[in-house]
Parts: sequence; C-alpha cells; structure tokens
Amino acid sequence: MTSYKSDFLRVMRERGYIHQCSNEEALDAKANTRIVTAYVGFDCTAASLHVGNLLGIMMLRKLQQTGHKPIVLIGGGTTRVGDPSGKNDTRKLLNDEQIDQNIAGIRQVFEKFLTFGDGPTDAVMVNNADWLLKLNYIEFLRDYGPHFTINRMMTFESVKQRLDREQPLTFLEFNYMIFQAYDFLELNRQNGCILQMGGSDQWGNIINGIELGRRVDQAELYALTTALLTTSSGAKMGKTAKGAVWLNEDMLSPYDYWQFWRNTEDSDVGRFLRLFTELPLEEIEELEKLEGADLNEAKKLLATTACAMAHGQEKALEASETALKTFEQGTMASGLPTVEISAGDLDNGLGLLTALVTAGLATSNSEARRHIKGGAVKINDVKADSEKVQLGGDDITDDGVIKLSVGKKRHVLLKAI
RNA sequence: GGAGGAGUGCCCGAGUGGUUAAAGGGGACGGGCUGUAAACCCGUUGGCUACGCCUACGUUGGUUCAAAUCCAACCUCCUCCA
Repeated sequence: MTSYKSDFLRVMRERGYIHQCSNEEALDAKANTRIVTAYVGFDCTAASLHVGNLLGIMMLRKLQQTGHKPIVLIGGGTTRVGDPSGKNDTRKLLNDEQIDQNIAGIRQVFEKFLTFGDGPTDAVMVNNADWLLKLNYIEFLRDYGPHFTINRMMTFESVKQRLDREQPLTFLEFNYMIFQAYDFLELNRQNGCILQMGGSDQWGNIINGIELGRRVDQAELYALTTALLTTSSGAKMGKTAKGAVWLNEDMLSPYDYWQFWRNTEDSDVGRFLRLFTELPLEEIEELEKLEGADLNEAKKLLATTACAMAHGQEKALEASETALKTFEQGTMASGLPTVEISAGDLDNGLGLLTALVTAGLATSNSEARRHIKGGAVKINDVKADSEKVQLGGDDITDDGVIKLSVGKKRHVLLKAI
C-alpha cells in the first residue's frame, strides 16, 4: 500500500489521481506483470466533453503511458437511460439523432489524448449501444436480475439522495446502474477488461459491476476512482462566464480555454499541475513554492501546458501570447476572439448596445445597458459612458478592428467585412 | 381506488385579491481592493422602440374594476390509507 510495484499505480498515486481503489495489492501485482485493460465510461449528453471529463481522459492517458490498454466506452446506450447520480431532476431524454451527433463530437477529443490502433496497448473506442440495444428484456432479467437486490441498491448514495429529498427516481433511471454493471461484464468478456475507473460518485456503480462479474463469470475485476474535481473554495469546476468549459475547439476557443486555467485559484495550482499537465514532479514542486504574484508564472505554465494538450502547442502559445499582450502589456492583441460585422452597418453607425450583443458580451440590450451604467464597457480600452454611443469607421484602429471589452477579462474584437 | 399536501424567477425559498417584475438566500455578472487568485466590501440580476409598454408565479378556462393570490377542470409530484 505504501509503495506500488507497478508504474501505473505509482504514477496515479504520485500525481494525485487515486481516491479509492478496490483490492489494490492484487491490481498492483497484475499491472506489474502484464498489460491491464481498463475503461472509463463517458456519457454523450452534449456535443463535446468538458473539463469535468478531463480527469477520466487523463487517467486513460496515464494508463496507456505506463504500458496498458485503455478503452473509451461511449455511453450511446446508457445515455438513452440517464444517470441519476448527483441530479435532482430526471434528465431530459435525448433522441437517437442527437446522441449520434454528440458521439461524433466527442470522438475527436480522444484522439488528442490517446493513441488508437490495433496494437496491444493501443486505445480502442466502444459504444455500449452495440450490446445494450440488443438485449432481450425477459432474458436479461432472468440472467442478471437475480444478482441485484433492491435492498442493496437502495443504499446507494445516488438513490438515497433522491429519496431523501422526495424527488422522483424513475425505474428507468434506476436501471442505469444495472446497465453500467453489465457494461463492465461485457467489456471483460469481449476485451478482457478488468478495471473500471471513474469519479468517486461512480464507486457504487463500479462495485456493482465487479460483483456481477464475480457472480456470473467468476471474474476478478477492479475499481479505481478519483476525487471529484472541485476548486479549493469548494465550487464545482468547469464553469466560466460563458458556461461549461468545453474541450472541443468549436465550442470554446483555445484562448478561453487557456484563460480558464490561467484563472485557477492559488491553492489549486499544484494539484492541477499534477493532474492536468505532464511536467516532472520535481518541477511542479518547485513551482508550488512560488508565493504571491510569482505564482502567476506557475498558472501561466499550467494554462499553456493544459491548453497544448487539448488544442496543440501552436494554439496554446498563441493564447498565451494574446494574454500577455492583453493583460500585461495592455496592447491590442489580434488573438482575442473576433466577431465579424458588416462594414455597411458600421458605416451607418452601429449602436453600442447592438454591438455588445452581437459580440456576445451581453445577452440582451438591457444587460448591455447595465454594463454601461456600471462602467464596465470599454471601446478600444476607453471607457464608454453612454449607451447612445455609435460605433463608426473612425473607431477602427490601426489593426483594422474595434476592441470591445466588458470588465477586465472579457474582450472581443469586431472586424468589419 | 380513497384522503391530504405541493408545483413561484438560473437554483433554493417567502408571498394567500391591488402599493408584487414578486422578500430573503445561493449562484452568476459588474465595480473596489489585488496578482487576470482567494477572502472581503459595494452594486446588478425578465424583455422592449423604456418616466411607458409587454411577458412571467404547473396548464387551460372562469370570477373580479383588479389575481401568483379566489373558483373549476386538467397535468405532474409527494405523503398516508386500500
């Protein structure tokens, strides 16, 4: 327990991924002597994964780096059911088209973090719709139903919470955990998968799968979970002013992604560096020693490294450069998010309110007004004090754009075409 | 099937005929302080062609000069009984 023999568990431990692990001695022994196949499941409720999923992705990456085989399980089948964990309300069910679209969006992220192929440690991607949709209800119930007791499922945190709050938990959702258990069994049979990883909220579901495997196939399966990712001040991670922190470039620009990491709280820097970058541990320890404003250097490194992993080195450096110009030098940075407006509109005089809404800096004219009243709006870094201001050709700077800002952090370049 | 209770803004939660775009809290956003951090302080938080207008308190109708508030039906959920 104090020291692992296998590279895999040692790295996971050192970097702070492990929260709970079932039968770690046995898993350690296996990981030390042969290739372990492990999986993490991802729901496809949106067209992109977000930073909340990053931990799972990174675990698979570490697994592969230490010589094992990752399986990405896409929940094409389970998404049709909906995971009740941590939710108060029943989730809206998605239709098949939406799910297929989402899967396509999610797929591209993994290729940046994992190596896919047919080799022994190459990653593979599977979709549980492939077996779940084929199940025959009566047959499934007879084969697997006896292995689950309601008594036990009632003790699960996800179930208890719902019941305690007197929120409905439908039979449909109740089945989610059974399907997840079955997934594990199926992956063990098809791919020899013996380990499921996930967030700590998945512990119960994973254990369910382990038990099912043991009862049905006498398989020896393992669970490994990470602590749920929250900031030190307790907020759940993954929100920016604009919403979720998506991993797909078309849903969140590399610049905004970089900013997300740059704004990490002081007390999270070390932890995040370990989890989300691949800098050597010694280097991280040095970085952690920085205090006060110097810690910003560590944050920048975190931002650039994390951004490079998701969007590539080039985009990350670009984002870093843009931030440097915008925040430290106060100069115009061409890398800021750019919104195109028609040159004709501009010639006729574009109202500031409309401009703010068009730029996505406000969701309505009223909100734009409030921001102006609150003194938050700047045009080319000059405070705008009236909502009646009209933007025109004169406002275009030498760089050929108009810079609009709300607050200190949100900037957009307007480009006339 | 019977009896009772509940459905309010992003979320939680007050409000039982007009002064309610709806207390309070959380969150979010903006300002101040700073280091693009945290904590703290202040402000904002439905929309619009804006001293007025429109939309909004589960849904649809009704009573009334006037309804989130009263009535009816319906939908959904909870609790107890069968």
